[in-house]
Amino acid sequence: MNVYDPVSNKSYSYRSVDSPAIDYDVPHQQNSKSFDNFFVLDESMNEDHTSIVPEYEDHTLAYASAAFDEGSPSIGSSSIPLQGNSNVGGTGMRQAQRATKEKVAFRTESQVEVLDDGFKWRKYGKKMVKNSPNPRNYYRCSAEGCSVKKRVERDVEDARYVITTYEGVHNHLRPSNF
DNA sequence: CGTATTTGACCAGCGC
DNA sequence: GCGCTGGTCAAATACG
Repeated sequence: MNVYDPVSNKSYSYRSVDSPAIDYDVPHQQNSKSFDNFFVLDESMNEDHTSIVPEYEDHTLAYASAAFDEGSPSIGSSSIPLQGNSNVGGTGMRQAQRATKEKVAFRTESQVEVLDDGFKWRKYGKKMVKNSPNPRNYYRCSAEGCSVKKRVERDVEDARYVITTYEGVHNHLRPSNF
C-alpha cells in the first residue's frame, strides 16, 4: 500500500504488521497477536520517522509494543526514545484495570494529518486538549458494525509529527482498493 | 439531494 | 457535590 503525501511530495509505503490470523470473535482478548490489522510505516522509515508512542501506556499498549518488538525487529530496536511530553500519561497509567481495549499509538512524520491507512473513516469530533495548541480529531470506522476508532493530533512541540492512536479491532477486512 | 464534516452542547469520570 | 477535562452526539452546514 502506498500513500502519497502531497505536501512533503513523498510517497510512503506501508505494510501490515505480520502475525497469524486473528480471531475476530474475541475482540478484546488479552492476546498480543490481535494487532495485525494495524499498519506501520515501512521498516526503512522507522528509524527516523516513526515510533510507537509510549505515553498511552497501560496494559494494552504494553502488549502492542511487545507484539511489535518480536514481529518487527527494526521497530523494536528503534525503540521508544522520543518523549518530551510523557507527563500526559500520568493519570492513565494507574488505571491499569480499566477494561483493556487494544490501543496503539504511532508517531509519524507527515505534513498531512490524515494518512490513508486503507480504511474509511468518518470524523465525529474535534477537541482542543490541554497542554497543546493543536486540536485532536476523532474518527470512527465507517463500516457498519465496526466500532474501531482513531484519534489524530499533532505533536505538541514537533509539529512535523502526527500522533495517531488506534483503538479497537476491525470486525471486517480492509477494503480491497489497495 | 444525499452524504460527510463542522462545531457547540452534552455527558461521564476523576480530583479536590 | 463542583468544576475541569476529554470524549461523543447531533443539528446545521458544506460539499459532491
